[in-house]
Amino acid sequence: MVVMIENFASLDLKEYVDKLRDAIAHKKLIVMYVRCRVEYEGRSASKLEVGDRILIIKQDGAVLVHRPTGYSPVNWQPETTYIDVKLEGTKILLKAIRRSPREILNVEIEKVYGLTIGELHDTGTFYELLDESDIRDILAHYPELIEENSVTIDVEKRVEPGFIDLYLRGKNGEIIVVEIKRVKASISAVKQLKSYIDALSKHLPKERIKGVLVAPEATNSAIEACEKLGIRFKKIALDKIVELKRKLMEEKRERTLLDYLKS
Amino acid sequence: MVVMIENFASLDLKEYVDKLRDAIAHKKLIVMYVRCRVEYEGRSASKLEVGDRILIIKQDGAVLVHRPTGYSPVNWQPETTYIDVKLEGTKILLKAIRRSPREILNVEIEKVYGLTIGELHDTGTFYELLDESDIRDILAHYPELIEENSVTIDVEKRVEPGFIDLYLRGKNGEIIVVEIKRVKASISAVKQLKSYIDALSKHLPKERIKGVLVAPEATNSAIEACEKLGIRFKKIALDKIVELKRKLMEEKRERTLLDYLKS
DNA sequence: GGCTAAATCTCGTGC
DNA sequence: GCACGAGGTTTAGCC
Repeated sequence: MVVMIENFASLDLKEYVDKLRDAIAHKKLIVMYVRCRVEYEGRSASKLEVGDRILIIKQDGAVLVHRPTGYSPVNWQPETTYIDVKLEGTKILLKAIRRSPREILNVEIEKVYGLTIGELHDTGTFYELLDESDIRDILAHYPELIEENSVTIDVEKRVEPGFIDLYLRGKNGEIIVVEIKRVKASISAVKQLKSYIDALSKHLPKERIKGVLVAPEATNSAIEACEKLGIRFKKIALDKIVELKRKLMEEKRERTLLDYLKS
Repeated sequence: MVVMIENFASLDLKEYVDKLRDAIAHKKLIVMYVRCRVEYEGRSASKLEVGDRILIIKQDGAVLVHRPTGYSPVNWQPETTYIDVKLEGTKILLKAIRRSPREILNVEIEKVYGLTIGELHDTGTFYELLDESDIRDILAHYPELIEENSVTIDVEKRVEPGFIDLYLRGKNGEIIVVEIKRVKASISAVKQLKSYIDALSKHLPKERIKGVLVAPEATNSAIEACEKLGIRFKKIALDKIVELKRKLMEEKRERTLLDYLKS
Protein backbone atom coordinates (compact mmCIF):
# COMPACT_ATOMS: atom_id res chain seq x y z
CA MET A 1 0.00 0.00 0.00
CA VAL A 2 1.49 3.27 -1.12
CA VAL A 3 0.43 6.43 0.65
CA MET A 4 0.84 9.71 -1.22
CA ILE A 5 0.83 12.94 0.67
CA GLU A 6 0.21 15.93 -1.57
CA ASN A 7 1.78 19.16 -0.48
CA PHE A 8 0.73 22.66 -1.44
CA ALA A 9 2.11 26.10 -0.68
CA SER A 10 1.94 29.61 -2.11
CA LEU A 11 -1.37 29.03 -3.82
CA ASP A 12 -4.05 31.66 -4.15
CA LEU A 13 -6.73 31.47 -1.50
CA LYS A 14 -9.19 30.52 -4.23
CA GLU A 15 -7.00 27.55 -5.18
CA TYR A 16 -6.78 26.47 -1.54
CA VAL A 17 -10.56 26.59 -1.31
CA ASP A 18 -10.85 24.30 -4.33
CA LYS A 19 -8.27 21.87 -2.94
CA LEU A 20 -10.04 21.83 0.42
CA ARG A 21 -13.48 21.26 -1.06
CA ASP A 22 -12.21 18.42 -3.18
CA ALA A 23 -10.34 16.82 -0.29
CA ILE A 24 -13.35 17.06 2.03
CA ALA A 25 -15.64 15.59 -0.63
CA HIS A 26 -13.26 12.64 -1.06
CA LYS A 27 -12.83 12.12 2.68
CA LYS A 28 -9.15 12.84 2.61
CA LEU A 29 -7.02 13.77 5.56
CA ILE A 30 -6.17 17.47 5.60
CA VAL A 31 -3.47 19.21 7.60
CA MET A 32 -3.10 22.95 7.20
CA TYR A 33 -0.83 25.55 8.70
CA VAL A 34 -2.86 28.71 8.94
CA ARG A 35 -3.20 32.13 10.45
CA CYS A 36 -6.79 32.21 11.68
CA ARG A 37 -9.49 33.37 14.05
CA VAL A 38 -11.95 30.86 15.48
CA GLU A 39 -15.44 31.14 16.87
CA TYR A 40 -17.43 28.38 18.47
CA GLU A 41 -21.02 28.27 19.56
CA GLY A 42 -22.92 25.30 20.88
CA ARG A 43 -22.76 23.69 24.30
CA SER A 44 -20.63 26.68 25.21
CA ALA A 45 -19.32 29.61 23.21
CA SER A 46 -15.78 30.82 22.63
CA LYS A 47 -13.74 33.21 20.57
CA LEU A 48 -10.09 32.79 19.66
CA GLU A 49 -8.21 35.83 18.39
CA VAL A 50 -5.89 35.68 15.42
CA GLY A 51 -2.77 33.50 15.53
CA ASP A 52 -0.91 30.69 13.79
CA ARG A 53 -2.35 27.20 14.19
CA ILE A 54 -2.60 23.76 12.71
CA LEU A 55 -5.97 22.91 11.28
CA ILE A 56 -6.69 19.21 10.85
CA ILE A 57 -9.70 17.78 9.08
CA LYS A 58 -9.85 14.03 9.52
CA GLN A 59 -11.27 11.45 7.17
CA ASP A 60 -14.50 11.18 9.15
CA GLY A 61 -14.95 14.95 9.19
CA ALA A 62 -13.55 15.60 12.66
CA VAL A 63 -12.02 19.06 12.81
CA LEU A 64 -9.18 20.01 15.17
CA VAL A 65 -7.57 23.41 15.66
CA HIS A 66 -4.27 23.01 17.50
CA ARG A 67 -2.08 25.77 18.89
CA PRO A 68 1.69 25.19 18.57
CA THR A 69 1.88 23.93 22.15
CA GLY A 70 -0.10 21.73 24.48
CA TYR A 71 -2.00 18.50 24.42
CA SER A 72 -5.52 19.63 23.71
CA PRO A 73 -6.99 21.31 20.68
CA VAL A 74 -8.06 24.88 21.36
CA ASN A 75 -11.17 24.35 19.25
CA TRP A 76 -12.62 21.33 17.54
CA GLN A 77 -15.63 19.59 16.14
CA PRO A 78 -16.22 15.82 16.29
CA GLU A 79 -17.33 14.00 13.17
CA THR A 80 -19.42 16.77 11.76
CA THR A 81 -22.39 16.28 9.56
CA TYR A 82 -21.44 19.20 7.37
CA ILE A 83 -18.32 21.17 6.49
CA ASP A 84 -18.53 24.21 4.25
CA VAL A 85 -15.56 26.09 2.80
CA LYS A 86 -15.83 29.36 0.95
CA LEU A 87 -13.85 32.41 0.00
CA GLU A 88 -15.04 35.69 1.45
CA GLY A 89 -12.99 38.71 0.47
CA THR A 90 -9.41 37.99 1.46
CA LYS A 91 -10.32 35.15 3.81
CA ILE A 92 -11.29 31.51 3.71
CA LEU A 93 -14.28 30.74 5.90
CA LEU A 94 -14.55 27.18 7.12
CA LYS A 95 -17.78 26.28 8.84
CA ALA A 96 -18.18 22.91 10.55
CA ILE A 97 -21.70 22.16 11.71
CA ARG A 98 -22.86 19.38 13.94
CA ARG A 99 -26.46 18.59 14.75
CA SER A 100 -27.39 17.14 18.13
CA PRO A 101 -26.06 18.89 19.95
CA ARG A 102 -26.32 21.86 17.62
CA GLU A 103 -22.81 23.25 17.41
CA ILE A 104 -21.07 25.52 14.95
CA LEU A 105 -17.37 26.02 14.50
CA ASN A 106 -16.22 28.93 12.32
CA VAL A 107 -12.61 29.19 11.25
CA GLU A 108 -11.67 32.41 9.50
CA ILE A 109 -8.40 31.78 7.69
CA GLU A 110 -6.44 34.82 6.57
CA LYS A 111 -3.23 33.12 5.54
CA VAL A 112 -2.26 29.61 4.52
CA TYR A 113 1.37 28.70 5.14
CA GLY A 114 1.03 25.14 3.94
CA LEU A 115 -1.47 22.42 3.10
CA THR A 116 -1.05 18.67 2.95
CA ILE A 117 -3.68 16.25 1.75
CA GLY A 118 -3.44 12.50 2.11
CA GLU A 119 -5.34 9.32 2.80
CA LEU A 120 -4.30 7.01 5.60
CA HIS A 121 -5.27 3.41 6.23
CA ASP A 122 -5.19 2.39 9.83
CA THR A 123 -6.59 -0.94 10.93
CA GLY A 124 -4.07 -1.59 13.70
CA THR A 125 -5.64 -2.94 16.87
CA PHE A 126 -5.27 -0.92 20.04
CA TYR A 127 -4.71 -2.95 23.22
CA GLU A 128 -5.24 -1.32 26.55
CA LEU A 129 -3.86 -3.15 29.53
CA LEU A 130 -5.55 -3.08 32.92
CA ASP A 131 -8.40 -0.65 33.02
CA GLU A 132 -10.78 -0.54 35.97
CA SER A 133 -13.03 -3.27 34.63
CA ASP A 134 -10.02 -5.61 34.42
CA ILE A 135 -9.23 -5.04 38.07
CA ARG A 136 -12.86 -5.50 38.96
CA ASP A 137 -13.13 -8.80 37.10
CA ILE A 138 -9.93 -10.14 38.63
CA LEU A 139 -11.00 -9.20 42.14
CA ALA A 140 -14.37 -10.81 41.44
CA HIS A 141 -12.45 -14.05 40.81
CA TYR A 142 -10.23 -13.60 43.84
CA PRO A 143 -12.41 -11.83 46.45
CA GLU A 144 -10.07 -13.16 49.18
CA LEU A 145 -7.64 -10.47 48.03
CA ILE A 146 -10.08 -7.98 49.55
CA GLU A 147 -11.52 -9.95 52.46
CA GLU A 148 -10.65 -13.45 53.61
CA ASN A 149 -13.27 -16.11 53.01
CA SER A 150 -15.58 -13.73 51.23
CA VAL A 151 -17.66 -14.72 48.22
CA THR A 152 -18.54 -12.66 45.17
CA ILE A 153 -22.29 -12.17 44.86
CA ASP A 154 -22.51 -9.59 42.12
CA VAL A 155 -20.49 -7.36 39.81
CA GLU A 156 -21.64 -3.87 38.80
CA LYS A 157 -24.71 -4.29 40.98
CA ARG A 158 -27.33 -1.63 40.34
CA VAL A 159 -28.45 0.28 43.41
CA GLU A 160 -30.39 3.50 43.56
CA PRO A 161 -27.52 5.99 43.31
CA GLY A 162 -25.46 4.05 40.73
CA PHE A 163 -23.43 0.87 40.33
CA ILE A 164 -21.54 -1.05 43.01
CA ASP A 165 -18.25 -2.31 41.54
CA LEU A 166 -18.20 -5.49 43.63
CA TYR A 167 -20.78 -6.93 45.96
CA LEU A 168 -19.41 -9.59 48.31
CA ARG A 169 -20.69 -11.69 51.19
CA GLY A 170 -18.25 -11.94 54.12
CA LYS A 171 -17.56 -15.03 56.21
CA ASN A 172 -19.87 -13.75 58.98
CA GLY A 173 -22.72 -13.18 56.58
CA GLU A 174 -22.17 -9.44 56.23
CA ILE A 175 -22.52 -7.63 52.94
CA ILE A 176 -19.32 -6.06 51.63
CA VAL A 177 -19.62 -3.15 49.22
CA VAL A 178 -16.40 -2.61 47.23
CA GLU A 179 -15.45 0.51 45.32
CA ILE A 180 -12.42 0.14 43.05
CA LYS A 181 -10.10 2.83 41.70
CA ARG A 182 -7.26 2.13 39.29
CA VAL A 183 -5.42 5.29 40.31
CA LYS A 184 -5.09 7.16 43.58
CA ALA A 185 -8.50 7.30 45.25
CA SER A 186 -9.69 10.74 46.29
CA ILE A 187 -12.49 11.97 48.50
CA SER A 188 -15.04 11.58 45.73
CA ALA A 189 -14.47 7.83 45.64
CA VAL A 190 -15.29 7.66 49.36
CA LYS A 191 -18.42 9.75 48.81
CA GLN A 192 -19.46 7.47 45.98
CA LEU A 193 -18.98 4.38 48.16
CA LYS A 194 -20.79 5.99 51.08
CA SER A 195 -23.83 6.73 48.96
CA TYR A 196 -24.03 3.07 47.92
CA ILE A 197 -23.76 1.91 51.52
CA ASP A 198 -26.47 4.33 52.62
CA ALA A 199 -28.80 3.25 49.84
CA LEU A 200 -28.27 -0.43 50.70
CA SER A 201 -28.75 0.21 54.42
CA LYS A 202 -32.10 1.78 53.73
CA HIS A 203 -33.11 -1.05 51.42
CA LEU A 204 -31.79 -3.89 53.60
CA PRO A 205 -32.09 -2.57 57.17
CA LYS A 206 -31.47 -5.97 58.72
CA GLU A 207 -28.18 -6.68 56.97
CA ARG A 208 -24.78 -5.78 58.32
CA ILE A 209 -23.04 -3.77 55.61
CA LYS A 210 -19.34 -3.02 55.32
CA GLY A 211 -17.57 -0.78 52.82
CA VAL A 212 -14.14 -1.35 51.31
CA LEU A 213 -12.28 1.09 49.10
CA VAL A 214 -9.75 -0.69 46.89
CA ALA A 215 -7.02 1.33 45.16
CA PRO A 216 -3.24 1.39 44.75
CA GLU A 217 -3.19 4.52 46.93
CA ALA A 218 -5.46 7.22 48.34
CA THR A 219 -5.28 10.90 49.22
CA ASN A 220 -4.94 11.80 52.90
CA SER A 221 -8.42 13.26 53.01
CA ALA A 222 -9.81 10.09 51.43
CA ILE A 223 -8.12 7.99 54.11
CA GLU A 224 -9.43 10.29 56.84
CA ALA A 225 -12.93 10.13 55.42
CA CYS A 226 -12.71 6.32 55.35
CA GLU A 227 -11.71 6.23 59.01
CA LYS A 228 -14.53 8.55 59.99
CA LEU A 229 -17.11 6.52 58.08
CA GLY A 230 -15.86 3.10 59.15
CA ILE A 231 -14.81 2.22 55.62
CA ARG A 232 -11.75 0.06 55.14
CA PHE A 233 -9.11 1.19 52.67
CA LYS A 234 -7.52 -1.82 51.00
CA LYS A 235 -4.34 -1.07 49.11
CA ILE A 236 -3.70 -3.22 46.03
CA ALA A 237 -0.54 -3.69 44.02
CA LEU A 238 -1.28 -3.26 40.34
CA ASP A 239 1.58 -5.49 39.19
CA LYS A 240 0.05 -8.33 41.21
CA ILE A 241 -3.25 -7.74 39.43
CA VAL A 242 -1.48 -7.82 36.07
CA GLU A 243 0.06 -11.16 37.04
CA LEU A 244 -3.30 -12.60 38.06
CA LYS A 245 -4.84 -11.34 34.84
CA ARG A 246 -2.28 -13.34 32.86
CA LYS A 247 -3.06 -16.40 34.97
CA LEU A 248 -6.81 -15.97 34.47
CA MET A 249 -6.42 -15.63 30.72
CA GLU A 250 -4.33 -18.78 30.55
CA GLU A 251 -6.93 -20.70 32.54
CA LYS A 252 -9.60 -19.41 30.24
CA ARG A 253 -7.63 -20.55 27.19
CA GLU A 254 -7.22 -24.00 28.71
CA ARG A 255 -10.90 -24.26 29.54
CA THR A 256 -11.84 -23.27 26.02
CA LEU A 257 -9.52 -25.93 24.64
CA LEU A 258 -10.97 -28.52 27.02
CA ASP A 259 -14.52 -27.67 25.97
CA TYR A 260 -13.45 -27.99 22.37
CA LEU A 261 -11.89 -31.45 22.96
CA LYS A 262 -14.99 -32.61 24.84
CA SER A 263 -17.35 -31.61 22.09
CA MET B 1 5.71 37.80 10.22
CA VAL B 2 6.46 35.20 7.59
CA VAL B 3 5.97 31.56 8.47
CA MET B 4 7.88 28.99 6.43
CA ILE B 5 6.74 25.43 6.43
CA GLU B 6 9.42 23.07 5.17
CA ASN B 7 8.21 19.96 3.48
CA PHE B 8 10.10 16.70 3.00
CA ALA B 9 9.27 13.43 1.29
CA SER B 10 11.11 10.44 -0.15
CA LEU B 11 14.13 10.91 2.09
CA ASP B 12 16.17 8.08 3.54
CA LEU B 13 15.19 7.17 7.07
CA LYS B 14 18.60 8.40 8.18
CA GLU B 15 17.87 11.83 6.67
CA TYR B 16 14.49 11.95 8.40
CA VAL B 17 16.20 11.17 11.68
CA ASP B 18 18.57 14.10 11.18
CA LYS B 19 15.72 16.45 10.24
CA LEU B 20 13.71 15.36 13.27
CA ARG B 21 16.59 15.75 15.72
CA ASP B 22 17.35 19.20 14.41
CA ALA B 23 13.71 20.27 14.51
CA ILE B 24 13.26 18.96 18.07
CA ALA B 25 16.45 20.71 19.21
CA HIS B 26 15.15 23.98 17.78
CA LYS B 27 11.66 23.55 19.23
CA LYS B 28 10.01 23.46 15.85
CA LEU B 29 6.57 22.14 15.11
CA ILE B 30 6.68 18.73 13.43
CA VAL B 31 3.92 16.96 11.56
CA MET B 32 4.65 13.58 10.08
CA TYR B 33 2.64 11.06 8.15
CA VAL B 34 3.94 7.67 9.17
CA ARG B 35 3.33 3.96 9.23
CA CYS B 36 4.07 3.03 12.83
CA ARG B 37 3.57 0.90 15.91
CA VAL B 38 3.16 2.53 19.31
CA GLU B 39 3.74 1.38 22.85
CA TYR B 40 2.91 3.31 25.96
CA GLU B 41 3.72 2.61 29.57
CA GLY B 42 3.07 4.86 32.52
CA ARG B 43 -0.20 5.62 34.26
CA SER B 44 -1.59 2.83 32.09
CA ALA B 45 -0.05 0.68 29.39
CA SER B 46 -1.08 0.12 25.81
CA LYS B 47 0.04 -1.32 22.53
CA LEU B 48 -1.04 -0.13 19.11
CA GLU B 49 -0.42 -2.39 16.14
CA VAL B 50 0.96 -1.13 12.85
CA GLY B 51 -1.00 1.38 10.80
CA ASP B 52 -0.86 4.82 9.15
CA ARG B 53 -1.06 7.81 11.47
CA ILE B 54 -0.20 11.46 11.91
CA LEU B 55 2.57 12.09 14.38
CA ILE B 56 2.72 15.62 15.78
CA ILE B 57 5.51 16.98 17.92
CA LYS B 58 4.62 20.42 19.22
CA GLN B 59 6.95 23.28 20.08
CA ASP B 60 6.81 22.49 23.79
CA GLY B 61 7.58 18.82 23.21
CA ALA B 62 4.03 17.52 23.41
CA VAL B 63 3.65 14.41 21.25
CA LEU B 64 0.38 13.35 19.64
CA VAL B 65 -0.32 10.24 17.59
CA HIS B 66 -3.58 10.64 15.69
CA ARG B 67 -5.44 8.00 13.71
CA PRO B 68 -7.10 9.21 10.48
CA THR B 69 -10.45 9.50 12.27
CA GLY B 70 -11.80 10.69 15.58
CA TYR B 71 -11.37 13.51 18.02
CA SER B 72 -8.79 12.12 20.40
CA PRO B 73 -5.22 11.02 19.83
CA VAL B 74 -4.74 7.26 20.14
CA ASN B 75 -1.48 7.81 21.98
CA TRP B 76 0.23 10.91 23.30
CA GLN B 77 2.65 12.46 25.70
CA PRO B 78 2.22 15.93 27.25
CA GLU B 79 5.19 18.28 27.28
CA THR B 80 7.90 15.72 27.67
CA THR B 81 11.18 16.32 29.38
CA TYR B 82 13.03 14.27 26.79
CA ILE B 83 12.53 13.11 23.22
CA ASP B 84 15.02 10.76 21.61
CA VAL B 85 15.06 9.81 17.94
CA LYS B 86 17.27 7.13 16.49
CA LEU B 87 17.59 4.78 13.58
CA GLU B 88 17.46 1.09 14.40
CA GLY B 89 17.75 -1.20 11.41
CA THR B 90 14.99 -0.22 9.00
CA LYS B 91 13.02 1.72 11.57
CA ILE B 92 13.01 5.07 13.28
CA LEU B 93 12.51 4.77 17.02
CA LEU B 94 11.04 7.81 18.70
CA LYS B 95 11.02 7.72 22.48
CA ALA B 96 9.25 10.44 24.48
CA ILE B 97 9.90 10.31 28.19
CA ARG B 98 8.18 12.24 30.92
CA ARG B 99 9.12 12.20 34.56
CA SER B 100 6.46 12.60 37.22
CA PRO B 101 4.53 10.69 36.46
CA ARG B 102 7.07 8.40 34.86
CA GLU B 103 5.72 7.67 31.40
CA ILE B 104 7.30 6.38 28.25
CA LEU B 105 5.93 6.57 24.73
CA ASN B 106 7.66 4.54 22.06
CA VAL B 107 6.84 5.11 18.41
CA GLU B 108 8.36 2.64 15.98
CA ILE B 109 8.20 4.22 12.54
CA GLU B 110 8.67 1.92 9.58
CA LYS B 111 7.70 4.31 6.80
CA VAL B 112 7.56 8.06 6.44
CA TYR B 113 5.08 9.33 3.85
CA GLY B 114 5.74 12.98 4.52
CA LEU B 115 7.26 15.39 7.00
CA THR B 116 6.60 19.08 7.55
CA ILE B 117 8.56 21.29 9.89
CA GLY B 118 7.57 24.81 10.84
CA GLU B 119 7.43 27.36 13.60
CA LEU B 120 4.15 28.98 14.57
CA HIS B 121 3.55 32.12 16.61
CA ASP B 122 0.28 32.16 18.42
CA THR B 123 -0.49 34.83 20.98
CA GLY B 124 -4.20 35.12 20.22
CA THR B 125 -6.33 35.32 23.33
CA PHE B 126 -8.93 32.64 23.92
CA TYR B 127 -12.21 33.84 25.37
CA GLU B 128 -14.58 31.33 26.86
CA LEU B 129 -18.09 32.58 27.44
CA LEU B 130 -20.23 31.42 30.28
CA ASP B 131 -18.50 28.78 32.33
CA GLU B 132 -19.87 27.68 35.66
CA SER B 133 -18.14 30.44 37.60
CA ASP B 134 -19.76 33.06 35.33
CA ILE B 135 -23.21 31.68 36.07
CA ARG B 136 -22.38 31.56 39.77
CA ASP B 137 -21.23 35.19 39.86
CA ILE B 138 -24.27 36.41 37.95
CA LEU B 139 -26.67 34.53 40.20
CA ALA B 140 -24.78 35.93 43.21
CA HIS B 141 -25.67 39.40 41.89
CA TYR B 142 -29.26 38.45 41.13
CA PRO B 143 -30.23 35.89 43.82
CA GLU B 144 -33.89 36.71 43.18
CA LEU B 145 -33.55 34.62 40.01
CA ILE B 146 -33.31 31.64 42.33
CA GLU B 147 -35.55 32.65 45.21
CA GLU B 148 -37.58 35.83 45.63
CA ASN B 149 -36.31 38.30 48.21
CA SER B 150 -33.28 36.21 49.02
CA VAL B 151 -29.87 37.71 49.78
CA THR B 152 -26.45 36.38 48.83
CA ILE B 153 -24.37 35.63 51.92
CA ASP B 154 -21.43 33.79 50.45
CA VAL B 155 -19.96 32.41 47.24
CA GLU B 156 -17.92 29.19 47.14
CA LYS B 157 -18.47 28.74 50.85
CA ARG B 158 -16.25 26.05 52.35
CA VAL B 159 -18.06 23.29 54.22
CA GLU B 160 -16.73 19.93 55.25
CA PRO B 161 -17.43 17.93 52.08
CA GLY B 162 -16.47 20.71 49.64
CA PHE B 163 -17.60 24.11 48.39
CA ILE B 164 -21.14 25.44 48.25
CA ASP B 165 -21.60 27.33 44.97
CA LEU B 166 -23.99 29.89 46.46
CA TYR B 167 -25.09 30.44 50.03
CA LEU B 168 -28.23 32.56 50.34
CA ARG B 169 -30.52 33.77 53.10
CA GLY B 170 -34.24 33.52 52.26
CA LYS B 171 -36.93 36.03 53.15
CA ASN B 172 -38.06 33.90 56.10
CA GLY B 173 -34.54 33.67 57.48
CA GLU B 174 -33.86 30.20 56.13
CA ILE B 175 -30.49 29.23 54.67
CA ILE B 176 -30.54 28.35 50.98
CA VAL B 177 -27.80 26.12 49.64
CA VAL B 178 -27.44 26.38 45.85
CA GLU B 179 -25.68 23.94 43.57
CA ILE B 180 -25.15 25.16 40.00
CA LYS B 181 -24.58 23.11 36.86
CA ARG B 182 -23.91 24.65 33.47
CA VAL B 183 -25.13 21.55 31.64
CA LYS B 184 -27.79 18.96 32.38
CA ALA B 185 -27.60 18.09 36.06
CA SER B 186 -27.35 14.39 36.85
CA ILE B 187 -27.76 12.41 40.03
CA SER B 188 -24.25 13.23 41.18
CA ALA B 189 -25.12 16.94 41.40
CA VAL B 190 -28.00 16.07 43.73
CA LYS B 191 -25.70 13.90 45.83
CA GLN B 192 -23.20 16.72 46.04
CA LEU B 193 -25.87 19.18 47.15
CA LYS B 194 -27.30 16.70 49.65
CA SER B 195 -23.91 16.23 51.28
CA TYR B 196 -23.57 20.00 51.76
CA ILE B 197 -27.03 20.25 53.27
CA ASP B 198 -26.31 17.36 55.63
CA ALA B 199 -23.00 18.86 56.72
CA LEU B 200 -24.64 22.25 57.36
CA SER B 201 -27.55 20.67 59.25
CA LYS B 202 -25.10 18.99 61.57
CA HIS B 203 -23.16 22.20 62.06
CA LEU B 204 -26.16 24.52 62.39
CA PRO B 205 -28.90 22.34 63.92
CA LYS B 206 -31.15 25.30 64.70
CA GLU B 207 -31.24 26.74 61.19
CA ARG B 208 -33.82 25.89 58.59
CA ILE B 209 -31.90 24.78 55.49
CA LYS B 210 -33.21 24.51 51.96
CA GLY B 211 -31.45 23.11 48.89
CA VAL B 212 -31.82 24.38 45.34
CA LEU B 213 -30.33 22.76 42.28
CA VAL B 214 -29.87 25.26 39.45
CA ALA B 215 -29.27 24.02 35.91
CA PRO B 216 -30.65 24.43 32.38
CA GLU B 217 -32.02 20.87 32.67
CA ALA B 218 -31.72 17.71 34.73
CA THR B 219 -31.88 13.96 34.20
CA ASN B 220 -35.05 12.19 35.27
CA SER B 221 -33.28 10.44 38.09
CA ALA B 222 -31.87 13.75 39.30
CA ILE B 223 -35.36 15.26 39.36
CA GLU B 224 -36.72 12.22 41.21
CA ALA B 225 -33.91 12.42 43.73
CA CYS B 226 -34.65 16.11 44.28
CA GLU B 227 -38.31 15.39 44.94
CA LYS B 228 -37.44 12.63 47.37
CA LEU B 229 -34.97 14.80 49.25
CA GLY B 230 -37.06 17.96 49.31
CA ILE B 231 -34.65 19.81 47.05
CA ARG B 232 -36.01 22.32 44.58
CA PHE B 233 -34.87 22.10 40.98
CA LYS B 234 -34.68 25.58 39.47
CA LYS B 235 -34.39 25.64 35.71
CA ILE B 236 -32.39 28.52 34.27
CA ALA B 237 -32.20 29.80 30.71
CA LEU B 238 -28.58 30.22 29.69
CA ASP B 239 -29.30 32.95 27.15
CA LYS B 240 -30.83 35.04 29.92
CA ILE B 241 -27.65 34.55 31.95
CA VAL B 242 -25.56 35.65 28.97
CA GLU B 243 -27.70 38.78 28.70
CA LEU B 244 -27.24 39.56 32.38
CA LYS B 245 -23.52 39.00 32.09
CA ARG B 246 -23.31 41.65 29.39
CA LYS B 247 -25.30 44.00 31.59
CA LEU B 248 -23.05 43.33 34.58
CA MET B 249 -19.92 43.93 32.55
CA GLU B 250 -21.28 47.24 31.27
CA GLU B 251 -22.10 48.34 34.80
CA LYS B 252 -18.62 47.35 35.88
CA ARG B 253 -17.10 49.38 33.06
CA GLU B 254 -19.19 52.40 34.07
CA ARG B 255 -18.19 52.04 37.72
CA THR B 256 -14.53 51.81 36.78
CA LEU B 257 -14.88 54.96 34.71
CA LEU B 258 -16.66 56.73 37.56
CA ASP B 259 -13.93 55.76 40.01
CA TYR B 260 -11.38 57.07 37.58
CA LEU B 261 -13.17 60.39 37.20
CA LYS B 262 -13.52 60.75 40.97
CA SER B 263 -9.84 60.13 41.62
C1' DG C 1 -31.21 8.44 22.44
C1' DG C 2 -30.64 9.00 27.79
C1' DC C 3 -27.90 7.88 31.74
C1' DT C 4 -23.83 6.49 34.38
C1' DA C 5 -19.03 6.21 35.25
C1' DA C 6 -13.97 5.81 33.65
C1' DA C 7 -10.04 8.23 31.70
C1' DT C 8 -2.57 7.73 30.34
C1' DC C 9 -8.73 12.15 31.15
C1' DT C 10 -6.62 17.66 30.75
C1' DC C 11 -6.50 22.01 32.82
C1' DG C 12 -6.76 25.48 36.18
C1' DT C 13 -6.62 26.98 41.02
C1' DG C 14 -5.37 26.98 45.60
C1' DC C 15 -2.35 25.62 49.16
C1' DG D 1 4.45 19.49 44.37
C1' DC D 2 -0.57 17.54 45.80
C1' DA D 3 -5.61 17.90 45.95
C1' DC D 4 -9.86 19.04 44.11
C1' DG D 5 -13.30 20.30 40.65
C1' DA D 6 -14.86 21.86 35.93
C1' DG D 7 -15.00 20.53 31.18
C1' DG D 8 -17.83 22.30 24.46
C1' DT D 9 -14.74 17.08 28.69
C1' DT D 10 -14.59 12.29 25.36
C1' DT D 11 -15.53 7.55 25.39
C1' DA D 12 -17.59 3.22 26.50
C1' DG D 13 -21.38 0.45 28.12
C1' DC D 14 -25.99 -0.39 29.24
C1' DC D 15 -30.90 0.29 28.89
